[in-house]
Amino acid sequence: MALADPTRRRIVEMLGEGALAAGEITARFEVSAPAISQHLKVLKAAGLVTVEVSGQRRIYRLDPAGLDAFEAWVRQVRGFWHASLGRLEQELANPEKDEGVV
Amino acid sequence: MALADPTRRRIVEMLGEGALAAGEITARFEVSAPAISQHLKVLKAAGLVTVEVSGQRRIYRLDPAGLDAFEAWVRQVRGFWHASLGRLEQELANPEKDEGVV
DNA sequence: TTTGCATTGACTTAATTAAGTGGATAAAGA
DNA sequence: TCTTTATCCACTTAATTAAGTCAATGCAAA
Repeated sequence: MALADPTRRRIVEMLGEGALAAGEITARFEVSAPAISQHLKVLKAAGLVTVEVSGQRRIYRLDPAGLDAFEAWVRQVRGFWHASLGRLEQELANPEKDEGVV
Repeated sequence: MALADPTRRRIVEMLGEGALAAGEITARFEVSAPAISQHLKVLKAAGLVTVEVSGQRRIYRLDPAGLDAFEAWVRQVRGFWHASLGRLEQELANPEKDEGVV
């Protein structure tokens, strides 16, 4: 699950504030550049983010469609209309049948 | 010309002592890893070195055939049997018709 | 129960590709 | 003769791919 990892959730939160280049995301963490690159790959494969190539840079943005799908999943699983990453944390700590979601 | 650059000539000299991984070559210079990678690419395209992939490493070695061709070129240009990199330096400082060689 | 083994996932290191910069050189026109 | 313009070429930064480590998890056999 793309959002099962706390680092990836933090990336999604960051992108919620606005688009960022891969290097800007890396700078906000203490792990290596390849580690972030790999997380971004997972998020992209899950349809949660998009990339725009801008010269040497790769600009990452949240993908509204992917977030919609994610929100729908949260509604289904929890019965809430407004998902918070805090509650999601609880959910993910006790995974039942989350297969194939986002 | 692959051997026109002093960095590349130093790489060839180093490999004369024995095979080295790309990273070991990089460590012996003060330029970035991509810069060395690019030099190695030129040397490989010129047939002067070979690469062996060994797990995560790329082992670079002199290619005897390429060196033979180079030696033949030096003989032709200078009329000497034993080329020295020092004399080559002189030659390359005043290039006349070195096209297509090595 | 427990032991052993295969799988998964986040991470690192090694190396490269891609894109852009800056300096030197050469050719061409005023 | 200048000057300008174009082209190389070595280099850097940005980002990635590939390969391997390590710890946690799951699970089947003893």
